[in-house]
Amino acid sequence: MRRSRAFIPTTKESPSDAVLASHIYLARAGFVTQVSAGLYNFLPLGKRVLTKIQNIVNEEMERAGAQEVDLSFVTPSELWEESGRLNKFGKELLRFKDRKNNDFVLGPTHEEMMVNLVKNRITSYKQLPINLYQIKTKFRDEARPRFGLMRGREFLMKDAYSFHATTEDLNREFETMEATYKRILERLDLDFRIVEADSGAIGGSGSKELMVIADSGEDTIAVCSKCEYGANVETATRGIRKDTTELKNYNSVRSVVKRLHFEEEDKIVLFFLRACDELQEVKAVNSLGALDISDLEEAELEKLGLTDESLAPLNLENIEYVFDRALQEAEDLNNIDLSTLNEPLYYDIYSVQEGDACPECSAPMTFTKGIEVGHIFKLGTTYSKALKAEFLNEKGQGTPFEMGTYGMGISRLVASVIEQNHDEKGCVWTKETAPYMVNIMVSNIKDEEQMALGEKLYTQFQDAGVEVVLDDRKDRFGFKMKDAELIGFPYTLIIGKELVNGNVQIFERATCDKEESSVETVYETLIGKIS
RNA sequence: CGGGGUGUAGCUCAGUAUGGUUAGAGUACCUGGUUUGGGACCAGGGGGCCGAAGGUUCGAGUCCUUUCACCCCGACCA
Repeated sequence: MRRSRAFIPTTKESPSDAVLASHIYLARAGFVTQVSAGLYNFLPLGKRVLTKIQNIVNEEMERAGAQEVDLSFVTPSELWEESGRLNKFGKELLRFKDRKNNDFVLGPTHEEMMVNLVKNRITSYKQLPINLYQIKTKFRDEARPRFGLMRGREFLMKDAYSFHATTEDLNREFETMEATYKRILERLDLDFRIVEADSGAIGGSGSKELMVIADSGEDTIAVCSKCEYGANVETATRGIRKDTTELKNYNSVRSVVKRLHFEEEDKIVLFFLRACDELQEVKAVNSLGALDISDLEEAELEKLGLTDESLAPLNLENIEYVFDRALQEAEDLNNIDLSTLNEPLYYDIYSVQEGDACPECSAPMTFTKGIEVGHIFKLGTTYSKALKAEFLNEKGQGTPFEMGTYGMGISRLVASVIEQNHDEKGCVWTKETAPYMVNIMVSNIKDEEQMALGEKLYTQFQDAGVEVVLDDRKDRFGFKMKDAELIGFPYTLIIGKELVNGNVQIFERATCDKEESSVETVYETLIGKIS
């Protein structure tokens, strides 16, 4: 591409609403522009990066035996009614009517559509397993879109759905997908962790998130300092505490009162934990299978006599009691006797704290922030049952599909790469994500020798299949360098004042080092660096 | 959805407390010239429904009412 012809509108100043590095630099360097809250245009550079990531995903999915499809973006509401998610999804689901007054939604995820596609087409266990995926624009009408591409309303996501005859086979595919995701993120050169996660409202059993490590991440994850263990704090567990004597309030109990919301009703619940622990709200919600959790009003607390900090009484009416599992084995709890209760409910409801022992190897765990770029989980038969999608097993019996689902945020990955790879000058693209690998910068285009060499090398690289830009603009050296640094080409070949001595320079973006090279050898040298 | 903030040139922002020439700067853009190793300089030029609607006034970017959009904190987020 000739820079003089390229549509790459770079700016010196960043848009006033950009906060994250990825948002600032992607906007300043002309990769994306904002259209409206959570909506972005991808310009030529941004589109190239998107395509690169898509290609990697496609290659790895193909390798894992998955097949690509492309389902319609606009989906009829009936399917969502059948699965019961029309109400569950709430306002995030954008609904509208067509001219014939039929109800439709814009797909925020495609479980319903994918099940519907397979239903009555895959009819025998002999046709299983199968893994279908697409890379497709999704729309979720987020209450508060933010962080540029990180939390947009419209975004590009790869979503895969696998169908199996048995849970054993689902487990096998789940592992294959985990390995596939690992390969993808490794190829993208990202620092990441695969962590245990909450399954959320979609339902299902096993669930893992792929977290790109970054301070700007919206999730907090607990990771082991020694082994591979990592988990979202929403679900993280810990090993046995050794130095309990050091823990303040280890042998006393505290209570936390919350309101749990269920589909039909609300319940007031008292949660009991060791006084040194905090309640983990997601675990609390899951303990009784609720939909949501909230605090009580002051007046309500007063009415129940739960205003002071002391332990709540154990005999209130119309209130559920849930105890943390750690209390089950507790011997001495400062004379509080829980054995008077009949059949107390014990669940894992504590929140892991920094420094707690890893459940796998007992080494201390640390907290870090992560960007959720992927989420894989085992759905089981939740959707196949709801949508009556069945196949015939060996005995000729109708059986709902065992399903798995595997999502990966493509546009979010673009932003993640920059969150991890940038400096105060701009973007630093990795080899697999760079929109162009080499930028040939002619310092002074009026210098015929410089320009001739630029043209020659440009053709040479193009012929070799290298993605190359020729900066042939009538601008000064400093301006063009700043521009190249902002965009983040991995290598800029500088043809300038050293040419009279037969030399050019190779500027490496990641290190900002300039390396002298002779005109004769520079092509070979650069080819060596990029391959 | 609760709390706060901002809408003026492509972009970043002055101007609004106290209404009054033709609405400004920087940057970007166009023309000519100079310059050519770190976002150059000189001269000239184009570009605005001052978010929208209504009102007060002789007169509104500025005051009043309504409304829309965007951003931040929180709630929410398969």
